[in-house]
Amino acid sequence: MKNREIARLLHEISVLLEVEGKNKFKPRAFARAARSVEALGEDIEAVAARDALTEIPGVGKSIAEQIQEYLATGKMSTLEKLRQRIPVKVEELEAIPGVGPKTIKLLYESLKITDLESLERAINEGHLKGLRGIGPKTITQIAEGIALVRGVMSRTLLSEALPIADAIVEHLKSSAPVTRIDVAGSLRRRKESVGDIDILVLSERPTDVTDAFVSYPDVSDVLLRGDTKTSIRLTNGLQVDLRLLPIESYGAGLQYFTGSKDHNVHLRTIAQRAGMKLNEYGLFKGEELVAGAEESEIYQSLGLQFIPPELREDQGEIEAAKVGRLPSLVELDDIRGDLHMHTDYSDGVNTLEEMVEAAEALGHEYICIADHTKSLTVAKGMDEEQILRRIDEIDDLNSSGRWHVRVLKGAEVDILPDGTLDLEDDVLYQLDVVTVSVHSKMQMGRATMTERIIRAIEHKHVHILGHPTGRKLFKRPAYDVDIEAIFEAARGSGVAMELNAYPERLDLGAGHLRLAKRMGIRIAINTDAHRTSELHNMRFGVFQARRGWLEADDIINTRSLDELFRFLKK
DNA sequence: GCCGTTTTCGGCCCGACTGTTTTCAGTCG
Repeated sequence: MKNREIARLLHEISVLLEVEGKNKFKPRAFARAARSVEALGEDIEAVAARDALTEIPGVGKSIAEQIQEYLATGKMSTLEKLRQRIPVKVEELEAIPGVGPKTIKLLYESLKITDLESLERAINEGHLKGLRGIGPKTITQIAEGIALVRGVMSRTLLSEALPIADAIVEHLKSSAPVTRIDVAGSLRRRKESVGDIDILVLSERPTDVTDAFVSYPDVSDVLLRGDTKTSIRLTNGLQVDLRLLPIESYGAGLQYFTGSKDHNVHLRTIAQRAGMKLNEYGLFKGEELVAGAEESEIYQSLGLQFIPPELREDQGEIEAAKVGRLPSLVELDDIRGDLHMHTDYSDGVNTLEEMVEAAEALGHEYICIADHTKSLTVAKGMDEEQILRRIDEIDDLNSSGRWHVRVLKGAEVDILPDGTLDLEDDVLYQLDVVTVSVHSKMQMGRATMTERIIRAIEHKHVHILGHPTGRKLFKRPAYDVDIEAIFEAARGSGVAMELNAYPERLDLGAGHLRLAKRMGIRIAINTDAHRTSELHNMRFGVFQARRGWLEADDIINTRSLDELFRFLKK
């Protein structure tokens, strides 16, 4: 998907326009479009193909043309021209905390600074001294910021950030009087990765909370400290913001700091049109506070259904809330089983019995053991003989009466490069659940890869396509594949798409899930656990499902075992 | 450049914090 790179380029245009300083609002328009493309999820090439780019919020005729030009030629002429006029490495300089377009403009125009290197040189040679608006503190801040940028600051996986946030919340609760405390920001929206952590607190003794916050054991730096806002950096580089809120504004603050930015801007315009004003202190009619203490009151007072945080991306949720059409999102409690996990028969760590015991402790009604097949030698894939032996073991285990959880017989069958399956049909037919996945030759071209996967899912005994795009966050892009064509084929043959809950996969993404839902495709949320502890990752799958607007009905492992078997019979 | 229950022009979210300022600009979220 080219969404992220297009978002980056649009953002660069926005900054360069601001550096140029001609029109105040044009940069904002590009910035908005950039965020919107990034939040899109659906492959932007697919959107372009059906001529629907201007349906993306913030994308009009002109920006749509830029995107189309880029998809056709790999270039955006607006950006090329801007770069010629202002040859500044925006992305590098902007990453320095405290440096924005105005500073970039100043540095470029007065000192011809274009990148980290020339900036560092200028600092060392003392050239920044005496620049208007740049004092000694700013120079120090920039110097430290350069080191920080070089230290590869990036986003943190949700699965890493969530426990850190929980630990800080526990620390604050145990060391200061706290009436209410919430984690807000993209973490509350359950984005697959987050840039920082936002914690909101209501307390009768706010100074004590701030003291406790800055003395959290893992703090490396206190970035700023004020009466209502304090920021720290942890030793791992992650930034955490603490906001102290007054009781009458707590809900408004929670709403505001949960975001997303575009969701909030949209809400504010709705408030404006209704003759009101919305900010982090509340919803106001003139001086009068209409709503503020509870988040739900804000939405109610604007004539909207309550919008779950996972949907707050300004991707149609506000329009849906206006007419009472928000989905009733799936919850972790709706999940009755897990259809994809490994044991020590292939590359898992734990034994069959250990996995069953752990699944039973989680309250699952059924699980499916889906070890790899023989061509995946690095994962000790099983051949037909081993699978048959495994089938007998599971039959024995189910009839032993030792467990309540029903164990289904399955395999994660490799899709070979030509689209055939890595297991003989007569063995395949003895399995309850057949998941097929690509694990090799991931670089093949779009058309070939699409055909390969379609051929596999059209096999009449296949039930689920595992990790459909193959992406790994921060590590590996998705296979180049026509996902819509695959969904089409899946609908035709009654195959479900997996939502792989592994925190660095979360494959499918939110946009693809929405597309699948619109097309009537069923989803299986599976952990792909390789050890007992990973069975807990189901929650990350559910978070992602919610971001994809999924309801319990869209998901096959929310069903009773009988209903599940009906689906599996096709 | 985008957008529309104020619709094809004329607006465009809003406040905290910091540093460098004698009253405010820039950044951030």
